[in-house]
Amino acid sequence: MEEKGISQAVIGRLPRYFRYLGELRDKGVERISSQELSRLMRVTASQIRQDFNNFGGFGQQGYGYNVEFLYKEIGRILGLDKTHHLIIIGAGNLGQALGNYINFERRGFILKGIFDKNPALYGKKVREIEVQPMDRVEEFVRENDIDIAVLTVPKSSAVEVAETLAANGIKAFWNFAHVDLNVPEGIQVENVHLSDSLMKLSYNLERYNKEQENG
Amino acid sequence: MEEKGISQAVIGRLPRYFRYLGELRDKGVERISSQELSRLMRVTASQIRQDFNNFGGFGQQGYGYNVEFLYKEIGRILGLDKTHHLIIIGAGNLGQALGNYINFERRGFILKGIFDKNPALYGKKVREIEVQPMDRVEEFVRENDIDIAVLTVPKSSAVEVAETLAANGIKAFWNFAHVDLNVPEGIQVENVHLSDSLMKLSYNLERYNKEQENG
DNA sequence: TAGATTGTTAATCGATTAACAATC
DNA sequence: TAGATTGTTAATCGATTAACAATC
Repeated sequence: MEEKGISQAVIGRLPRYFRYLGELRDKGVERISSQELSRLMRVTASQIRQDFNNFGGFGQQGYGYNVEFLYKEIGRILGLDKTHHLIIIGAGNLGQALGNYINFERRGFILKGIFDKNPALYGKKVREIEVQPMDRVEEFVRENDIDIAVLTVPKSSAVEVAETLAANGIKAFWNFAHVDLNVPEGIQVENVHLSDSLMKLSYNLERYNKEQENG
Repeated sequence: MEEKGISQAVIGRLPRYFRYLGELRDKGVERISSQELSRLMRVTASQIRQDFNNFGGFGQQGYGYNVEFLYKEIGRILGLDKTHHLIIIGAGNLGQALGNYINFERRGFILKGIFDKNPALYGKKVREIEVQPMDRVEEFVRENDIDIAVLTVPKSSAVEVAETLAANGIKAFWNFAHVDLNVPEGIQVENVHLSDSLMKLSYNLERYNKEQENG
C-alpha cells in the first residue's frame, strides 16, 4: 500500500515515533502494543494506531507491533533508506555547526559542499569539505546530483540564493534564514526559524509567570 | 484585556506576524488591513482577524490596523518588552553558534553564561563570555537571576542536566538535545529537534518525487 | 478456544473559514 | 453620510479520541 494525502500533523509525529522505536530496538524490545507506546510517549493509543494506519497495517491483532519492523518501515516512509546529498550555503557559525554535526550522516544525509561569498573563508575545512566561493555553486549543483540545500545565509540574500538554486535543480531547502522563501511549486521548504522558536518560549514563560501572579 | 487560554497554534503564528509587521514598519507603512496583510503573508484575512482578536481589539473598523501599534503589541504579548537572561549548556559547535548569534540580544535575550564539562573549553570566549565548568552552573543560576537555559548537550546528559537546573530555578528550556525532557509542571520547554525537521523535509521530498513518477 | 489488541468507523473536539452586523 | 473594514458569530473542515467489531 502506498501513502497519499497524509497530513503534515501526522508527518510531524513520525520522527518522534522513529526515535522511540529506535531506542526500544536498541534495548532489545521485540514487540510493543499501542497502549504501551502510548504510556511511554504520552500520546493516546488511538492516535498511534490512526497514525500508523495511514500507511497500511503494520501491526497484528492480539500481538501489537514488531519493533524492528515498525522502526524500519517508518524509516523507509521518511526516506531514510535513501542517500541524500546536501550542500550548505553560508559557512558562518551556524553553517559550520550543522556541517560538523556527524549524526546527519548516519541517517543518509551526506554533506557534499559548503559555499560562502566571503573570500576569508575559502579553503577552510569543515570535516574534509572545503568552503568554496559562492559563484561556483550553480555548476556544482548541476554536476553533483545535490537534492538538499541548507540555507544559513543572512535573510537579505536567502530569497535570491534559493531562487538561483531552485533553477539549477535543488529540490528541497532546509531554511535557517529568517525569511519566507519564494520557490516554484513542488520545491520543498522546511523552515527552522530559531528566533520564532525562542519567542514562543518567551511567550509561554511570560504567560505562566502572569498566571502565577494572578492566582 | 488580558490573554488567556490561547492555543499554541495561534502563538506559533505570532512571531511571523511580528516579523512582517516589523518589515512594514521599517518601510514606513502606517496602516494595513487584514486583507492586505493576508495577501502579503498568504494566509486568510479571517485567520488574521481571529488571531489578533484573541488578545483584544487592535484594529479600527473602516481603517484597519496601525502597523506601529500592532507591532509593539505583538512584541509585548511575546514578552519581548522584557529582558531575559540566558545561559548555554554545552559549548560545542551549536552552543557556540547560538552564543554568537547577535540578533537574540536585540530582542532582549541576554547571554549571561556558557558552561561545559570539557576542561579543554574552560576559559574559551564566546562574545566576551568565558566558558565555565559545569559544576559551577547551579550556583551561577541561583545568583544571577537566569530564566532560560539553552541545552546544546548530547542527549545522554540532557535529561539529568535539565532536572538539576529546574531544581535551581530555571523556568524555561530551549532544548536542542534530541530527547524529551522530564521537568516539573509549569517549567516551559521549547524543543528544536533539528534531525526531526530534516526527516520531515526528507519525507516531503520523497513523496513529491514519487507522485511525479506515478503521475 | 479465550484473551488481547489491532484496524476502522463513529463521535467529539478544536481550528479555520465564511458571513455579516457593528462601527469607525 | 457612504464606504471600508473590523469584531464576532455561525458554518465548515480537519484532527483527535472513543468505541468496538474483526482477527490474530
